[in-house]
Amino acid sequence: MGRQPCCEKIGIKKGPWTAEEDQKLVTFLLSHGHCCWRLVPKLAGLLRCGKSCRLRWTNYLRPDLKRGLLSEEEEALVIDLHAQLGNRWSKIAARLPGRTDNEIKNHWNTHIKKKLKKMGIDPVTHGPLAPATQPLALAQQRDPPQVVREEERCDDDPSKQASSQGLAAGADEDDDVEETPASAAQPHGATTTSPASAAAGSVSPSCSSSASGADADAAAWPGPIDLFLEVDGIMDMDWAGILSGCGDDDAADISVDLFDHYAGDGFDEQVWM
DNA sequence: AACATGGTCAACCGCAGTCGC
DNA sequence: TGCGACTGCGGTTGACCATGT
Repeated sequence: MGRQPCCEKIGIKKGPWTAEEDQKLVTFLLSHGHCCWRLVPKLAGLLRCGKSCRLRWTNYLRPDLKRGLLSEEEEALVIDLHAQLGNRWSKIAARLPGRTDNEIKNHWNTHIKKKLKKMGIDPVTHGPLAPATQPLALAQQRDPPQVVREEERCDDDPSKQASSQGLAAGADEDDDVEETPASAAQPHGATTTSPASAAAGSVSPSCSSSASGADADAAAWPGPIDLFLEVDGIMDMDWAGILSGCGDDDAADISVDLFDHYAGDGFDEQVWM
């Protein structure tokens, strides 16, 4: 069935977001939450498609995001989780509070892959590289590859185990799984030096109905953001009221200074702008 | 100083999954 | 039950920046 485009392409702006757009979006989402992303740009007065707004929010504007490079611990956790989950970046991100799937994916492709190759580890299989390309000394130094772990974890849906990318598959129970020791050992917000993390460092105010992994993680992960946001309130706002007045251009009436929310709670407007 | 090359990361695209009618 | 709408995810692209020549 031919799908309709996610938004009318005409008049939709693409490319980098401006500070003004960011502020409009954050202001809107913090004061009204999102009921359906398609309406968000309209109500927020943005010439973007809902998808773009969602991406911008989840990858960049969410108050709980950490900024900056992944710490050693986070990196190690990513490698470990990748060995278990493969390229399921959203699942991996769910175990790394304050990190987005996009961020982790980028970091994997640009840093970790290289690092692993240098160490003689195949970033795809997490086993030793093929002899032709493997630096012998490094390979000998290396602990046994995490393939063992993958085998241990092959107790779930076998259909998942043959990932099209030949990745370590078979660990798809993660949605319900208890906090792993690895993630439990990860002190949220404790590993970054980013100034933003001081202000962020916790629960996402986003709580889409389907509770993304990150959100689910956040839900079980109370943090200081509770102090500056009534987290649930964000998404529990009176959408009916908003929508009833949703005569297209009502967004202009939204005039909440989002930074007022954060005054005194360590939130630094400069970090955002 | 100017240009070329490589690295990084934000953003886009298209598919898959889920939900409601 | 099937169809359409919507969201979320992963792969990919392209602009920008840093470094090397």
